[in-house]
Amino acid sequence: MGIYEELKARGLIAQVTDEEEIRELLNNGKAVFYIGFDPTADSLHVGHFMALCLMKRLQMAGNKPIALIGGGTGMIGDPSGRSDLRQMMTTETICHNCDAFKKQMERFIEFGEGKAMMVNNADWLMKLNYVDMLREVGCCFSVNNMLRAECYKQRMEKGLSFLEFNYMIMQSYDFYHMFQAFGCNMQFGGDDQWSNMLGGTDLIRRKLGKDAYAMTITLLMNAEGKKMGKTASGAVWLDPNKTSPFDFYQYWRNVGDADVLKCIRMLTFLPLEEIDAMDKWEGSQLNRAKEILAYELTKLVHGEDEAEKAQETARALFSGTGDAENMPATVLSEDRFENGKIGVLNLLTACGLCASNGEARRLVQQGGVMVSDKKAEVTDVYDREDFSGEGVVIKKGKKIFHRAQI
RNA sequence: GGGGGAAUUCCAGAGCGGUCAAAUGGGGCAGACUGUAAAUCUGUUGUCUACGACUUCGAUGGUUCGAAUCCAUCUUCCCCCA
Repeated sequence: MGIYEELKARGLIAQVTDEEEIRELLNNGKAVFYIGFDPTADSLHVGHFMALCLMKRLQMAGNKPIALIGGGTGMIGDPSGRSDLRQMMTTETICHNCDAFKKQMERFIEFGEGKAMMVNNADWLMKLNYVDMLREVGCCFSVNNMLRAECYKQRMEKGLSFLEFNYMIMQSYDFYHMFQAFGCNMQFGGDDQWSNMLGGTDLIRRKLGKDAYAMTITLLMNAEGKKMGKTASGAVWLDPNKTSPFDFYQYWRNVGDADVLKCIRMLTFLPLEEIDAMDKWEGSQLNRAKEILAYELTKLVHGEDEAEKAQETARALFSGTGDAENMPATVLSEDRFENGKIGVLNLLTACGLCASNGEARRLVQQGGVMVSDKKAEVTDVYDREDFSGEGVVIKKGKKIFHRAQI
C-alpha cells in the first residue's frame, strides 16, 4: 500500500485536483509540497497538528515538505470560514508568532539540507509592487469566478473588504512563486482552503502553462458537525504553557464515542490493521480506545514522559485511588491570604477555576466543588498551613482537578 | 455620491419612558442518570464586602423626577440607487 492509499484509508483526503497524478507523485516520493500556516496566534493548535502529521507522513515516504509561514499573508487575513473581518494584526505580533511557530514545528519535522524547508512568504510578498503585481498576475484572475468561490460566498452577505478579497491572490502567488523558486509542485491545506488553492494551480497553468496539484485534508469534525480541537475557552494548543499536557490528554480522553475511531485513524500513527481491529469495539470498551487516543496524541505532541504522567494522573484521579502528582497546580501567593486564611471562593478564583467570585459562589452552592474530598460550603475557610507540602486537591465538577499549594 | 436600515449581555435575538440585570433559543457551568461517552431531566449563567449595593444595552452629550427605550452629533456595519 502506497502512502496515498494510506492517507485515503485514514480518511485524511478530502479533495484532490487530479487523483492519478497525485498518487503517482506521492507514492514515488516525487512531490515537493507545501502547507501554509497563518500566524494568527502564538502557538499551533490541533488543526495545525494534522497538517504537521501529514507532512511527517509524506516526508517518511520520501517527499519533500515545505512549511510556509504566512508572515506576508498574515498581513491580509484569510476570510475563509469567517463571518466577519479578521482583526488586523500588527507587524510585531506577526513576527512574534512566526518565531513561535517555527520552534514548535521543529519538534515534528526534520528541517535542513535536503530535508524539509521552512520559508516565510513575507520574504517575497512584502517586496511586491502594486502595479507590477497587478500586471503580472492580476490579469489572470476573474473576479466573476472569485465571487463564486465558496470561501467568499458566506461573506457576500456579511460584507467583504477588498483587503480580504485579495487573500486568494496572495496565496495563489505563493504557490506560483514557490513553483518556480523551489520546484514546489503540490499544495496541501485544510478543506476550507480549497478555493484558495485552486487559485494557485490556476495561476501556474495560465502563467507558465504547467500543471501543479492541490489536495485538501479533511477537517476534523465531530459527529455533530462541529470542528474539533476547540473548547469553550478556545483552541486546544500544542504549547504546554497554553494547554497543559494533562488537559491535552483529557481533551482526547473525553471525545464522544462516535468520534474516537475517526480520531485515532486520522491523527495517530498506529498501523491501520490495529485500528481496524478496534472498529469492532463498542460500549464501554470504547473507553479503552479513548485512552489509546489520548495517550498516543499526548506522546506525539509532548513526548512519552508527559504522556505517561498524564495517563497515570488521569487513572489515579478517576479511579479515586493513588495520588496524582501531575494535575495542574497553582502556587498561592501570600497576598491571597488574609490573616493566614483563605475562603473557598477566593481559593477557586485564585486557581483560575472560576472567573469571578459570583461564579465560584454559585458553583459551591450547587455542590460542584470538593476540597480534599469534602464537599465545600460557601463559608469554608482554610488555613495557610493546609496548603503546605502536597497542597490541597480541589475538584470542580466531575472532571476538573486542581492542586493548590504555597 | 444619493436614499434607507441596524447596533442589546458569550452567540442569535426580544425589549410599551418607570414593574429591565433585561424575554426566548443556543452555548457554557453545575446536579441527577452513566462508561471521564451520547441522549434526557433539573438548576444556573453581569460584578461585589450578596435577602442589599454597584456597573451594563456602539460612543459622547442632551430632554426627563426617571431612559436600553426620546433628541443631537459621532463611529461601525448592512441594504437599495449611481
